[in-house]
Order: sequence, then C-alpha cells, then structure tokens
Amino acid sequence: MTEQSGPSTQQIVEKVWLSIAERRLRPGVQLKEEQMAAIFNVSRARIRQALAVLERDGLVTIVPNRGAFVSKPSVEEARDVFFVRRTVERCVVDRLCKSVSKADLKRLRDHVAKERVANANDVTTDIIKLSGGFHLLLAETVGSDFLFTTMRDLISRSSLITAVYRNTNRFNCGPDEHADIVEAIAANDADTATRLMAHHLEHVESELDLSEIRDLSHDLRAALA
Amino acid sequence: MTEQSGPSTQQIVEKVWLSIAERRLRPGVQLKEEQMAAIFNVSRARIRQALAVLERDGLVTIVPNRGAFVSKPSVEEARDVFFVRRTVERCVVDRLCKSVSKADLKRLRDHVAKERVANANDVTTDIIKLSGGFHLLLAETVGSDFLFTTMRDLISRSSLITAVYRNTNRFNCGPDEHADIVEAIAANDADTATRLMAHHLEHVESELDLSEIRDLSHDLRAALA
DNA sequence: CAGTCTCATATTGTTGACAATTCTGCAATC
DNA sequence: GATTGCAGAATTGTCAACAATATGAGACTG
Repeated sequence: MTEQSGPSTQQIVEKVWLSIAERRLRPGVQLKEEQMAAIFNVSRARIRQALAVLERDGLVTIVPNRGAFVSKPSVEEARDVFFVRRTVERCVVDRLCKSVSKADLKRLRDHVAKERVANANDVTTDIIKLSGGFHLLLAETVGSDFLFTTMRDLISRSSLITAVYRNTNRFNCGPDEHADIVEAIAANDADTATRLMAHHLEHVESELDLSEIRDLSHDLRAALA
Repeated sequence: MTEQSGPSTQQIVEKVWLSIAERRLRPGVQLKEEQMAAIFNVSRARIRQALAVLERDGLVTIVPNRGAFVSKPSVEEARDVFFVRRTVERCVVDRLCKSVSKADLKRLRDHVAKERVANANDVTTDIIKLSGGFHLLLAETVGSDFLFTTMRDLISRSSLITAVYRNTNRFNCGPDEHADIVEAIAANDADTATRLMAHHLEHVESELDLSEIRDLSHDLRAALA
C-alpha cells in the first residue's frame, strides 16, 4: 500500500523496454520526464537515470535541451546490428561447444522448455522476454562479462528493430531452432552449432521488412528538416 | 577568466580516463564526488554523470552507498577483453579489406604518421591517446556504429588493463605494426591483414604480466576485508 | 587483552526549487 | 495570405540543501 520509494531504476528501464518491444511505445514518441515521474511515482532524477540507461542500450535517443525520444533505427543500423550479431554469436556458440558443463546444458534446456510453454499459451510478454533471454543466456554461460554486456546491447537493439520492422505476424526466435542449437552444443559439434546459429539469425532477419522503401518518407522529412 | 560553467561531462571523463591510463590514478582509489567537484569546479551532479559514464566504460566501479573506485580488472577479465578484441578486430580488418576508400586510407596513414611523431618525441600523453585511437579509427572506418561503440568500450578497458599489468617500460601498439596492417588493408589482402592484427594483439597481450601470481595478494586482501 | 557496541563523521543518494532553453500560438507586417 | 517577430508556456538542465547510509574511533564489557 504505502509504496515508499517507487520502482527502482532497473524496473523502470525494464517496463519501458517491454513497452517498446511490444510496440506500445512507437519510435519517435517523446518520453517526457515529468510525465514519466508521475506515472511511476518517482522523482525526475530517477527517470533521468533510467533514460540514460535506455540511451546506452540504444532504445531511446536523447537530444540536448529537447528530451528523450524512442529511437528510430534506420535500415542501415538494423542490418548493422544483425551483422555484428552474426559475428559475435557465432563466436559465443563456438566457445560454448568447447566448454559447456552439464549444469549449463540443464539451464539451457530449461530455458527452451519455458519458451515452449510461453509459445503454446501465446503469452506475448513472456515470448518476447524469453526469446531474447535465450541468446543472453548463451552469452552468460560462456562466462565472459564483456561478451554478455555486448550481447545485452545487441538484444536490446534487436528488440527495437523487430518491433519496428517486423513483417510477419509470428514472433521471431521460435523455440525449435533454439533447441537444435542447444543439442548441437551438447554434442560439442561446433561446426553444426555455428551453422545453425548463423541460419537462425538469417531466419530472424528475413522476417523483417528491411527494404529501403520504408525509409523514403523518413528520409524526406529528415532532408527537409 | 570567468569560467562560468566549468568543463563538460565529456571533458571530465577524458581527464579521468587519461589519468588512469597514465597510471596517475591507481586501481582501488576512491573517486570522491565532493573532492572531484572541487577539483573540476563543477557541481556534484555533473561529477555523478561523469562517473556513470566511466562505470559504463568499465574504468570505475560504483558500489552503492559506498562510492566510485578505479576498477581493478582481474587477470580473468584482462584475458577476456583481449579474447573479444581478437574476435572483433579480426572482423573489423576483414570488413575493411573489402570496402576501403582512398580517403579512408589517407586518414589511416595520417594517423600512423602522427603516432610516429609522438613516439619519436616521446610524448607519453599523445602516445597513449593515439595508440588506442588507431584501433578506434579502424572501427570507425568500417562505418558500423555498433562496432565503433564496442571497440570504444574495449579500448577503454584495454587502457586500464595495460596501466595495471604492463610489464615492460615501452608502450604497446608501436606504430610499425599499425603501419603494416594499414598496408595490408590497402592491398585488400584480408588474409594477411587479419593475421597481422591477430599477431599485433598477441604481441600487446604478451607485454602484460598476466601470470596468476599477482592476484594472490589482491585475493588475500579481498578475503580478509 | 580481545571483542563488541555505540556514536560521531564523512560520503553518497534524493528531493525540490530555480535557471536556461526550446517550442507554440498569436499578432503585426509586408 | 504568408511570414516574421514576440511573448507565454512547457520542458530540460543545474544546483544546493537535506536525508540515508556506511565507516572508523573510542569506550565498555567479558
């Protein structure tokens, strides 16, 4: 009842992140500090911190003296993120094949199982969280802090990109492809695992509409501004 | 004379970064907000922002209710950073070989020339800035925002690691190896370029004392604390 | 003498108010 | 009628004071 000190910075970040990933917050929308402070029932300072984190994650763009806006990733940026993901995640999977413990495998399989449940019950929120979480869990399992942080950034940006450019109705990252990757890792088959990962990422990217056409109106406005 | 609003956040970040890279600020030292506010003649709020950025770059560690301290990267973290660098920078160089313009090459060669000057005149500050800057320039030339940001983080951490674990008196990243890499890129020889880059990074890492022994005292103190 | 508890001090975290900047609507002018 | 200039409103940026928390010294006790 007496929520003395509202949600933490991290909680605010996650709520905003989810709102963006669920397309409830559209790119270009301004996130006014006072307004958000009222919504979350916290001071503006904490909102500012949350916005700074969201900017670091690439989800919002902060313009000095103007405010924070939900980012509009360009097609180029979208391709860029997926290019880096192909490189990094291939490296992640390769390293995992060489040093994966039974406990690690159990965690991975449990995660995929959760994904299956979420997909079966069609719980959008869970599907979004878990499909990104799988790739994050892979990076975490490697044990490299830096790789984990990098993947965190990539996944955040991917979520935004997916929200903006998703073409099909289905959500990306079906659990089946994830399961196959896990089993390839379990078999220490680096070759198959990296191939499956590359294929999986191509599949996800192919479900996006990254034709340059969509950007024309945007570019027009940018050119005239 | 009337410095109305002191240095910007970014300027403060750079000064602290350089102080750490030059070993004038040792790992473990606490960066007290009020003290820094007095030094830079700005308010604590701006110092807090700068510290947040430095934490994101991995140079300082913020402990809630305790304060900000210059990070002490562990041997494991150091190896981790160089592992990721090997992967990422190989990718950078490979991509550059496929799409490098004459203007790009000129920028790269100019940069190497500056490095030579700094080395010849033994200007430590410039040597540190430029040697990291070369790798950053490579990433920037690729044209991938994400890759650039990632390299920025990696270089920041590498600077700290070098400051902590450097064994030799010489500074790393001699301009000669950089020049060789540039020429391989100019020749569009991806094979040689990636090989040279890998060799260069191994060389830099080999000049560090990453034997596990050094950590014993550290662990001891940590254990007793 | 060792250990523990308490209190003073120093440092961070937060809040609210104020200053600077930008946007918007309206009116005056060409 | 369109454009420019201006004033008011709204929003962000900054600051200084206050509250919460951790540290360390010193006294007290077993």
